[in-house]
Amino acid sequence: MVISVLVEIANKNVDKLFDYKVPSSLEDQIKIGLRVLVPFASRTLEGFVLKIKEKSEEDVSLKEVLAVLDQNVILNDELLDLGKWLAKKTLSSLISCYQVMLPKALKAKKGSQVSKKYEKVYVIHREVSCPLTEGQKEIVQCFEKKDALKRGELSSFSKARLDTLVKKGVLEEVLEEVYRLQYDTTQSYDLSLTEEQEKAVEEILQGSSSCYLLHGVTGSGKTEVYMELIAMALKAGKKSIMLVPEISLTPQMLKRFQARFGDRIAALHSSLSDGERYDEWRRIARGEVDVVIGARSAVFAPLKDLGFIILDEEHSDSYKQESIPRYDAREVALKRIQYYPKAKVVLGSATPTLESYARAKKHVFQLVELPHRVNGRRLPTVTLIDMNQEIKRSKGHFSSTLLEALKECFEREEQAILLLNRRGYSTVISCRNCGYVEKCPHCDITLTYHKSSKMLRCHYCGYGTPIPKVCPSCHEDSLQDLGVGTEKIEEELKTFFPQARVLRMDVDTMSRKGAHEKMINSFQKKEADILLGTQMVAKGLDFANVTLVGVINADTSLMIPDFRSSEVTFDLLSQVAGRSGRSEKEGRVYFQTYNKDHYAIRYAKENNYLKFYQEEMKIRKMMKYPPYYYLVLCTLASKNQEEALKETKRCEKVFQKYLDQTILLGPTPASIFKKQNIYRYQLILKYQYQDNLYEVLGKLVDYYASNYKVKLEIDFHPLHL
DNA sequence: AGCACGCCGACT
DNA sequence: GTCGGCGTGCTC
Repeated sequence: MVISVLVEIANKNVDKLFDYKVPSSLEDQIKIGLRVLVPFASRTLEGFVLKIKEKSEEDVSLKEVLAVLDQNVILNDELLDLGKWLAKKTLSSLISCYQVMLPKALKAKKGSQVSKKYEKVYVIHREVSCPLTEGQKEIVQCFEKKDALKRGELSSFSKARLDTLVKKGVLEEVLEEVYRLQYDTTQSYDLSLTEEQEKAVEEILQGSSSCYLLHGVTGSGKTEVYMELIAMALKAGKKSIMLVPEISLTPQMLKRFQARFGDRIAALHSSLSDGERYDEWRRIARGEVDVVIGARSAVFAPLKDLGFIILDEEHSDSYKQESIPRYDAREVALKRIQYYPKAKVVLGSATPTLESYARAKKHVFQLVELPHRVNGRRLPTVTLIDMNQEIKRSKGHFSSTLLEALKECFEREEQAILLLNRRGYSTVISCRNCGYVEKCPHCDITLTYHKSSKMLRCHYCGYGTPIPKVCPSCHEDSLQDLGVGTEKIEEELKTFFPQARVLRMDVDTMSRKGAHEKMINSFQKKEADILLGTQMVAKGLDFANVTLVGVINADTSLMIPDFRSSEVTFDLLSQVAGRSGRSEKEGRVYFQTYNKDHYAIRYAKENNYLKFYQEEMKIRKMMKYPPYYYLVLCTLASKNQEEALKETKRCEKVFQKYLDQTILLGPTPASIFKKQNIYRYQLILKYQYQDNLYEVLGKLVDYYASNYKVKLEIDFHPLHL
């Protein structure tokens, strides 16, 4: 027998099949999709069996397989195909695509071996009859109802007493594989759906499309819809995957699903140990699980008979993997369901990506709407506070209006959430007087401040201009870089409200494991009056007693030097506003802003997604950005700066010559120009149709795979340029 | 990727 | 005379 093996080295040069002879002693263990140990260039490597060449003429020069590492197939037919598709789509090595699908324990990568956990179990042999002492009969009685008992269930008996029975052959010691995680199955749940939710469920179940965009306002109860869909699929024997952003994968959310689906769920979250993750993966592969909940990589969960793949908060950038292979879980989901007849993808969000909404409008996806909050609750009223006016009389970062609202909130003994928008900081120069920010005339993105050269530069196209002495808009000498931390805001809060109990939630206070959950529980129990934090306070949290939400600086994210800055701002403000007034108490929301007329701010205030969509689409069309154009980001990296730039220019030449329908931007220094002494330059490709794109890029990737000086990385549909 | 092979400069 | 630098090429 001869087999073709894909070895563990994630390099394009060895990303091909190597043939090995199988010693006859191992022949009957070999299956496609499991791991073997093989000799490879004077060392030993792991690899996946991808082909069995039964009838192949035995080449004497072939080396022999050393060992078979698995009993069961790791990569089933569907995953084998999916990996090949993914490798083509992302121009990554095939092995990296298989590795990304698997838990660490199964990656076919050395030093990642996690073992199964075993527990000692005693099995009774009833057919053995021999005289027993009273004490021994006592033990045997425990086996009345079950043939096998775990050591833990026999803990009242000493090891010595059990040993005598084993010696007599009445009992047998067996090692049984156990899973490291146990699920609580005693929760109860409420089944009732609103009429609107019911209708959404029907539309998705009855619809003929394979992908649905569930557009539901914050608090419209999308999760109930998801659970009902999963339950309906289950009735038809179909299993489902529920994807959520890592940050939303809270114990509260898991409890809701456990209450509904009991221990037939598996949760793949980041705080699992390698062993726990391995156990969960095996439960799924063995068909012991009906519902998988997890972040991005759970889209590869080895469920068979898929019914639904649901992506909650589909606009979340956590669905795009930022390392190789740079896949988008939404695309993988759409690919996976093709393998299963009648399976469907559901994308849910209050603020869908323009890409998804545009596809819904073109009927590529079917649009399903949940326009109202459950139980007739109103969306909170949003007030814009014009900081251009307030700056003159406000102290620090708080307007008098927001301070007054906070005071009233505390008097009613209700709680407040304060958001400090930290996106788009540090490298942006803006006018403290009027909020003016300089933009690139060619790319419509914020210019980045370069300290060394005292220039403002566009990192898409390279356009540069010196920093103006005075603000070009209001002519005041008040241009400065932004920058304030949550500590500073907390300090200010203390001076205004010395009695208020503030919980500060940011990257610093979140570093310890479980800190996030602890803080949320504490706030839920009303142990604090204010939850102050960065983006993470905006997402998915549900506190009944929160009636006030304040955004300290609604517009810093407008200044992110990225064409999605308006979309990011609209999303963030819509999401954070949705945290207020989620129970019977009415909610109030305040946005402090220097740009009260900006459409992203205005439509977030009005909670008008459609208007925002229309306005933003006009700009995307005009500036030739997605969803009208596709983007590819090519980054060339080298220790040698000149070499990196030289190669980037060479790539540019190649693109100019062969990609005739593509717009080229750059070369420009990458957004992180120098990282760990590696210099990076980038080229941006914009195109609508380019039939030879993959061919040209593929050739370049292969070329640079064997160039040890310069590396080429390609990111299709990048989130950040 | 990582290891062997191979061809040029400073040491016991 | 040799040790070791790293560029090149191959791995079933």
